[in-house]
Amino acid sequence: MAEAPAQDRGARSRDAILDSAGELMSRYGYAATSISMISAECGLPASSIYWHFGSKDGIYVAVLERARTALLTALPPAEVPGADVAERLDAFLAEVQRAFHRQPHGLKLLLGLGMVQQDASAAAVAEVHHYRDALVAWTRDALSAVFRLHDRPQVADELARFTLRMASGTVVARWFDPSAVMDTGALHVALLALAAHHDVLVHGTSGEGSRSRDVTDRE
Amino acid sequence: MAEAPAQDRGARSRDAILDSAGELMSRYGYAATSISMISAECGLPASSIYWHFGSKDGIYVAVLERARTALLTALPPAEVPGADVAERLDAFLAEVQRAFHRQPHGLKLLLGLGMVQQDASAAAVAEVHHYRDALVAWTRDALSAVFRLHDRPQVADELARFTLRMASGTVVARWFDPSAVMDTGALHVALLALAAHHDVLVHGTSGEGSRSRDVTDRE
DNA sequence: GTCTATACCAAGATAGAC
DNA sequence: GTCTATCTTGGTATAGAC
Repeated sequence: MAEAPAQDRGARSRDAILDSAGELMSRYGYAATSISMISAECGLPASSIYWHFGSKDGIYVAVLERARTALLTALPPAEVPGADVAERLDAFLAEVQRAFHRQPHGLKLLLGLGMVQQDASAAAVAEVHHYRDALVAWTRDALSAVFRLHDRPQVADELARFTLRMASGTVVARWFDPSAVMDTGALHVALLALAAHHDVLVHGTSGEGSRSRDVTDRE
Repeated sequence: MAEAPAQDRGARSRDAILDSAGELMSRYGYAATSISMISAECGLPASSIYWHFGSKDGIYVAVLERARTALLTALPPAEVPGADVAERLDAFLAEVQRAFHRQPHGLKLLLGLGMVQQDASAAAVAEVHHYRDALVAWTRDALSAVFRLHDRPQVADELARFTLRMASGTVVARWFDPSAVMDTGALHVALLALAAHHDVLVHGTSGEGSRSRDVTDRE
């Protein structure tokens, strides 16, 4: 077809705009990112940006949507391999850490833009919640598989909430100290203890302390 | 004296401006809060705001500074009462929760504005870090007292980091779901387990977690 | 210290040629 | 789909009377 290249160019421009916008918005936040900054970053004029997305809010929604699908396709398995709890928990935490490490803006976007909800459009608010809900669901399902919690949904919920708050807190810590990383070692210990506290069977390793099962303690 | 009332009026205006600015900035973020919004909220004209603070950045620094001193004077005791670890930990967590509950904007400010560091002035960045450092120090000292960690500073650091990330994560959770609160129960279990994991003596009490405390692992 | 009025500029957004 | 040029609004910030 003769029009394929044209469509291609448009699609690539669209991606370039989203790349620039995502980078800038995750860095400076939505309000502090201007169309001209995006234009300067990606090389296309402001009017092209408006042609693709219609409004600043439209860019915001598209950026979030792309970040969400990228994150979720990077987190395929809700079922976690491993014979016992400790092994599955390690696999889960490794997955979390890898996703965390490979999605530098995704989470900052969710956090930084989530704050702005109050003045954002309905579509933007919906997309933020969609993103958040997907993360919650994945975490709950994965932890449910790790600890075999199919009959204890409220426990799975608590563990997921705990894990996500830890992850959010780490994102926050990273903008004070960019070298901060997820402390999966501490999270491992904490999740085992929480599970044991709710009388979840954590067979195999000795009790919930499980010092034998160290992940990658950095020091 | 005849000038006292004038000084008073100025001081009260200054406070009113800071109240409005703090409220708006913790809600919408620094960039999305305009001088006219602050002016409308507190009733004083924009020029008065500039007379008091010189620039938008000046307001930002003053707001942060006031939030920091307010929070820190609300957290007086670095030493925590209690005969055993579980009791002191409960006292500590109660203190954290009370501070969390009574400082609705303080932490949101620190988080929301912390993100904006990249484009903020040097004074603003310094104030944000000052605030953050004060929080870290208080938490570390308090936990050090709870667990008697004077000779294990790196363990105190890890516990403090864990606690603060949990608190930050809860602040984030609150702007998705305003009814979210600090889960001090889970934090209690997790901190005890982390301390035990580092071979910190957590003698005998069964805390609130009945069965969470029976592992006095030896190395 | 507080007000009215205003300078100045960058923001978001659009028009219309190509 | 992309460009140049432009409109409008609202932003930060200041001048100067009171």
